[in-house]
Amino acid sequence: EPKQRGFRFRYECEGPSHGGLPGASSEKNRRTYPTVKISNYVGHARVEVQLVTHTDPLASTRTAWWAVHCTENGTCMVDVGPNDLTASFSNLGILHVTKKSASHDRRQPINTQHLRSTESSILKEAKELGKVMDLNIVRLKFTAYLQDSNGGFTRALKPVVSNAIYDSKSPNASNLKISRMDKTCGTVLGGDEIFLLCDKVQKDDIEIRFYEEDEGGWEAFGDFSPTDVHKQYAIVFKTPPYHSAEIERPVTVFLQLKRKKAGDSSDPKQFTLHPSVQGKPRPF
Amino acid sequence: EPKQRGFRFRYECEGPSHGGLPGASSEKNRRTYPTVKISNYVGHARVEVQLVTHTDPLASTRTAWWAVHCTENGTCMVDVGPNDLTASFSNLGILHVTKKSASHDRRQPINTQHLRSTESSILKEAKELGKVMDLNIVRLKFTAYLQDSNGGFTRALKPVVSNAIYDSKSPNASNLKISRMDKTCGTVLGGDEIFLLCDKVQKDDIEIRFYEEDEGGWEAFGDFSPTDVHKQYAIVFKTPPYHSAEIERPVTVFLQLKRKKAGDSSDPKQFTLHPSVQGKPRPF
DNA sequence: TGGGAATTCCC
DNA sequence: TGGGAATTCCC
Repeated sequence: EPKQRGFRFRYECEGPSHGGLPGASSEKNRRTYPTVKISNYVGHARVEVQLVTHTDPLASTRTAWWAVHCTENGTCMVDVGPNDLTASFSNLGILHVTKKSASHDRRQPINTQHLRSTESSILKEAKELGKVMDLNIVRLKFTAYLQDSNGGFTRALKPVVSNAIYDSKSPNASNLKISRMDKTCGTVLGGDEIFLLCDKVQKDDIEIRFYEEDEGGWEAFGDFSPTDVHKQYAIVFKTPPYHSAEIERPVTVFLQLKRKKAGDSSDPKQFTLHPSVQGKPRPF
Repeated sequence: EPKQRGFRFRYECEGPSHGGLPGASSEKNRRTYPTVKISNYVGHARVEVQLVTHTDPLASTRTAWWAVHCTENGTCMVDVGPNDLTASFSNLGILHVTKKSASHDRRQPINTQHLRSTESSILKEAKELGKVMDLNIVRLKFTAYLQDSNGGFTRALKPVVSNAIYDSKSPNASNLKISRMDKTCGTVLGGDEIFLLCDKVQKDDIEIRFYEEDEGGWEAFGDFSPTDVHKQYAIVFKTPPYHSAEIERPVTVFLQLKRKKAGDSSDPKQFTLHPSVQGKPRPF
């Protein structure tokens, strides 16, 4: 299986060689790659990989929004066998075809006279397709061909489809990250205003989660509205109150950015809560 | 003359009717428009307007990066006279042609077979042209034609070229704006760290200017490096010291964003400097 | 109109 | 590779 998040689709203009799609269990020091194995068979076989849409895996890549870049000449297959029937794809890239050229691809025999007149309708069509399809999610489709008696790889097995792969550059699947905060402490009562700088977020699909790992898993959320999200890159919010106002010593908790829909989150930052002293509620 | 800044070029996909290019002296309540007057002549005349490049005004719009949108049918001329020879253009729009279609335009008789093979070279060419030309600055070129004895407007006068017009959506000409700061006061000694949220800036061409309008024009600049500019939309900086550390009462000064190159600046925000109390340097 | 964000590109 | 920003589009 391929890793679902953290891999970035590329545009043609960005050139090749940005590293291959890692496997689901890939680590920094020990990389793995998407792999399939043919079971219950001994002999030579050929495994081919194609990109398919997220929602309609069986429909194959009718519209070629993306292109898999395996080898120099574009062939995306691996021969395996006769004993080890495991095919590992170590150099899979996913190419982002721009919306404009994508619509061109779909109508090969188009002549220049018509280019201008049909341009707007083509673009419209591309837009609608884009809405339905979500260009930022794909799956891999592996098809294995067994060797026939003539030595040709003609006996196709039933294809298998991978889990979904999200473009890490897509606004709803990019890595969440807190870069900087103007304060890293506040009072146990909450209500402290914090300026937080972060990587790109979507103002309607983001929350700031405060939590404690031990003690039964307290969590609470920073208080802000979508208008407090500044240009996708900063959030001004108020801290939530801690579960108990009666603490004697400062308590350290964590906060992280979290997507409401996908549920993924950023690395946490520490935040220190100070006891509230009567009559002197902000004692830094 | 047209207004140099604050007008936004439009893409075709954005549709027409986004308001006409204002004149240099245009105000909110009393709009003016680019206007030319033919001197020392009485009679009918026709004035035509064209877009030309910033750097090479005489070369006309060879490459049609922009298109002036005057009337429904695209004609950009006004007839004047016989007494008032002032031509005012109240509905001039500037259309941003995308780089891709711009390069297509330049080679009308291209056939589809060649599309793919020439695509990359065309794009490369467009890129180079873009670098040289700066697509975000244009001028207007007015040409007046006097009526000849047959009633035709054939007698062209020497064209006049307007001052440069900057696309307000271009990163180096957009409106500067301070949205929010986490503090609006600090000490007279400076060194207070401020988080400032702003509209898009370029990290190498921005400074934060503190100033006082009276008292001989004190000014000083916020202390930060390009890496303190977060994703073009936030700046973390330290306040500069005031010209005098000996103040008895709080002093209110102003700060504004300012482009180093173009020199334009944002609306100012107030900032209050508090006296420094010995042994207690941050007395809020 | 301008605010806002997605898409695409550059190094 | 990912960081960063320009360009383009949407409402």
